[in-house]
Parts: sequence; structure tokens; C-alpha cells
Amino acid sequence: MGSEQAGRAPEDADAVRADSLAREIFTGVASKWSLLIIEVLRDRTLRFSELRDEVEGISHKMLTQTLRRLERDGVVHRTVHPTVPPRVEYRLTDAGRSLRDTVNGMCAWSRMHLDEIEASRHRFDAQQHA
Amino acid sequence: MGSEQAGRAPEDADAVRADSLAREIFTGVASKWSLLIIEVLRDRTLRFSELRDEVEGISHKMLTQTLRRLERDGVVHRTVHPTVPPRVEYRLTDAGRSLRDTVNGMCAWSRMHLDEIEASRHRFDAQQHA
DNA sequence: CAGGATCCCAAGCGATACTG
DNA sequence: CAGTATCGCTTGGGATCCTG
Repeated sequence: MGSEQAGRAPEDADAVRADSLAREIFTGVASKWSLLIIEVLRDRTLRFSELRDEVEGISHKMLTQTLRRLERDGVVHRTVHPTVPPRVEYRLTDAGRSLRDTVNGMCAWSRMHLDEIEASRHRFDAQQHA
Repeated sequence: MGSEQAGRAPEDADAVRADSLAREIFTGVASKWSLLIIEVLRDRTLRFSELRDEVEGISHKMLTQTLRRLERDGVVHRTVHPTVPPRVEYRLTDAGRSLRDTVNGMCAWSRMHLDEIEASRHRFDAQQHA
């Protein structure tokens, strides 16, 4: 993850710290549920229950948990309407939208290489027990 | 993950299967170690032990396990030199390199939003126990 | 050196019940 | 409706030992 670890003075501790932080952020964001939520939010505003339906397969717990992390990192914005019953809406922040662009790239990649990957898997599996 | 789930006939089972496959591929590839390995391979050819050193924090087991998955999906290519001791080299395939481009995007995003995210976290944490 | 197999613990996650 | 808390299973993944 180093921006470029070429020749860095050992006393340059800030760069090291930044690297490990970037790494921590990267691995935090690069998780199944985070990416799926980001992907599904696109540029819409969705309520908690709508997200729950759209993400498919995610549990109540994981949804809240992941949303909290994303909110904390400033990737999604959370709006609470003080009505009864409560209405809570989620949308991507600017940072979130820029992240989503790269996530879309991964989704596109998955779709684009579907057949190629499936073929590769068959080849691989056939070879194994050979 | 739907390419566009607008109006799809129920009998169009192929598209549904493709979607779930794309989803499975996406969540398979979008895992911490997979992405870090792809990131570290860039356009180099690395040996098993070199990868082990470069990925930092990965265990022997996770490295082999993840490499197998990536090889099976045709993302990395594995070359075994029948020497003694054995020499095994890994490099990205064409598909792998195109995936790496989007992974790079996520890494760049992490680095670019470092301070913004850190600030957001502090704000969030301060608010909480308020 | 590459990597399979085994053991085992801790984290991830789901299910359920409860609150505002 | 949105969210927290608790419990328990399941899994990920580390440590270690063994083979070609």
C-alpha cells in the first residue's frame, strides 16, 4: 500500500503512520458488506429497511454495524427524522461517492469476466484430481 | 450487483444466475487478502516467499489458500519450476491486471482521504458519549 | 522452498428479545 | 421503524508439524 516506498528515511515516522492508517482504512472498507452497501446506495437516499431489503442476505445486525463504520469514516451520511415512528435515511457523502466509482469498477469487472472465470474454474478443477 | 434489474422477465433465469455468480465472484475477490495480494503483485513476478514477505501480516496458510482461489479464478498465474528446491512464481494474468487497476483506485482513495477520514472519526467519537 | 494437514482459539455473524 | 444487547454457533485464520 506504500505510496512509494523507494528510499524513505527511517526517521520519517509520519509517512509510516500514514501508510499503516491507509492500510487499516483500506482493509476496513474492502469488506464484503461495506462494498455491497456502497454499491447499492449509488446516488440514492435509502431508509434502513430499504437497505435491508436491497442488500439481500445481510442481517439486521451486520447492516447497523457496517453502517456505523461507514458513517464514522464519513463515507455515508445518516439523517434522523425525529418523527414517530422514526425515519432514518442514508446516503453517500462526497467521499463515499468517489469511493463508489472504484467499487463500480470491481462490479463491472466481475460481470465482464464472468464466463472467463467460470471457464478458468472448470479447467482448474479438472486438472486437480487428474 | 444487477447489471440493471429494471424489468426482467421471470423466465429469464440465465440473467439471474449470472447475477448471483457475479455477486459470488465479487465477494470472493473483494476480500482483504485477495486485494492486498493483487495490489502487491502489480506487474511483477514474485515467488511464494517473496509474497509472504511483501504482504506483511499474512500467514503461510492464508497466502496459499488465497493464491489458490485467485489461481482458480484465473486472476493470477502460477509457474512451477521443477528444480530442487522448487521455485514457484506468481504473476497477474491479463484479467488480474485489469482488476488490479480498480484495486489501485481503492488504494489511492484510502491515501487521498486519510486526513478527512481521521477527522470524521474524531468528530463521530466525540459526538457519541456526549 | 512450496505447500498440505491438523489442531484450536477468537472473531464474525445470525437469531432472538428488548427499548424509544 | 430503527437500534442495542445478549447468546451461541460457525467460520476464519494462526501455529505447528510433516512431505516432495
